[in-house]
Amino acid sequence: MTSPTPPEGGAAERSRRPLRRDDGRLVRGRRSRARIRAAAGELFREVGFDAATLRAIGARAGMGASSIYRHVRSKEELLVFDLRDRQEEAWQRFRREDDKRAPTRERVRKFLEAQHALLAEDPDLTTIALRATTHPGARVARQVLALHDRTIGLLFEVLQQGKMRRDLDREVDAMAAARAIFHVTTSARIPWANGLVDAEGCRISIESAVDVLFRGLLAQPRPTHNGV
Amino acid sequence: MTSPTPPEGGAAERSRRPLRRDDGRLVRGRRSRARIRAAAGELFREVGFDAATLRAIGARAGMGASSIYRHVRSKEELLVFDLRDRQEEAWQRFRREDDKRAPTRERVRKFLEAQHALLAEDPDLTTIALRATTHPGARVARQVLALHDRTIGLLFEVLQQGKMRRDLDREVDAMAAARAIFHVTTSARIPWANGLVDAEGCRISIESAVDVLFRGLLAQPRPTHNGV
DNA sequence: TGCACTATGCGATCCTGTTCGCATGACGAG
DNA sequence: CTCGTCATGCGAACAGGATCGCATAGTGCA
Repeated sequence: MTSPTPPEGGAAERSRRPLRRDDGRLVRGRRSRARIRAAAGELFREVGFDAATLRAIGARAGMGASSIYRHVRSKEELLVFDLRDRQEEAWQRFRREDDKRAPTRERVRKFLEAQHALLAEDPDLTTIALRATTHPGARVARQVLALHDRTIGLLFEVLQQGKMRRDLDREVDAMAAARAIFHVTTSARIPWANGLVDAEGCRISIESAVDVLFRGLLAQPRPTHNGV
Repeated sequence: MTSPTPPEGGAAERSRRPLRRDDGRLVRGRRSRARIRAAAGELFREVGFDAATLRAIGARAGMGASSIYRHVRSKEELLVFDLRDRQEEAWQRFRREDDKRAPTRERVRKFLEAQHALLAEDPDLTTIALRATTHPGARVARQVLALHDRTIGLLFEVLQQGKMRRDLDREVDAMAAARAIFHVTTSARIPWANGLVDAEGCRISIESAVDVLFRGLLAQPRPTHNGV
């Protein structure tokens, strides 16, 4: 049922191109995988990530807890799947609605809004994704970092186009700027995930930080550029 | 032996001012606490945070694993103690060596260097501190976030002084800028902690991001400030 | 039909952070 | 001396993520 194009990163499934023809078992496996992901998603939303026991997820998916590991390498991966899907969706929506001729600041704002809408739905997405990056060597960490890279890449693209169009200062390091913007959004979400500020406060915090950044990015007549 | 001024946040110790005079037991308790922290520190450095079992820490400290919880509220707290101590030290060193008349960019650079030297010693410090913030509601999370706030406050102070002295543009939002700088440093350390870049690469990444930021902070003759 | 192969599932088990109830022993009050 | 109080310590137990060895059952091949 899922779109056939992406390899759909199941654990065993991705390991090797199927040497034998599509097995009846493989069909069952795909169905199980879908049930697991559905059950996990429901439970995560109902009781939160930490309170959702693997045994409970398994029960809802109609199987034992240990069987889940036939399809998933860790509990966190279950949420990262979700995150990846939503992220993909947010990117595509941005690309659809993006007006390449709009001012760069405006394009970035739109992108961050999409990003914010994505993550503000569920603090767990932020929390667990971040937590995943604190387990170096784990597969999940790499998956999340890959998402980071793609986000930075997208921002870089926007900034680079801004430079081409003389919308941004030509002296500016677009990659550093893209990273800075991304880092700000990531880290600014931490207080929100901890309930210290609400979603709107978080958004504003990000916006004002990006404002500060853009003060230095926008092309303007300036005498020199790197004065101490 | 530790300086008497800070309340030395042991779990039970801090809970209430001792109603009865200093007990022999309290002395024993303090000694145990010291042994635990020492043992934990050693083991963390030897095998890393995750591989250091509480049972192993307890054994090295000469007590059972469960007894540790008389002095500490969670394993993570053991490392946050460390972090807090080192952080305090780094702040003090910065304050000692800081020349308030130096250019603001330079002062910030010095501060970030101290900060980097502090954290580059041990990836676990970054990793676990970050992980702690992904457990909302946990005591450790609040402790780490308090450290964040103090760091941001210090940066704010430096930037504010820069504004006063006309070193920085008066229109700039110093708090937003301080937050932005801090967020960049925090988040930029994630790829390093995951082994994707080395310590030097991480430092450079931070520096260039801050460079971009300062392009907009430095006071310069500019026509308007909030052009689209 | 029999055999090798392998994806899926299961229950038992492991590991480790954390909690619980109880024991010990130092202290002050009566 | 005795009793209540309380900080400390202990071992058992719990919880939940992860691993292991075994069973089941499709599939292709001879």
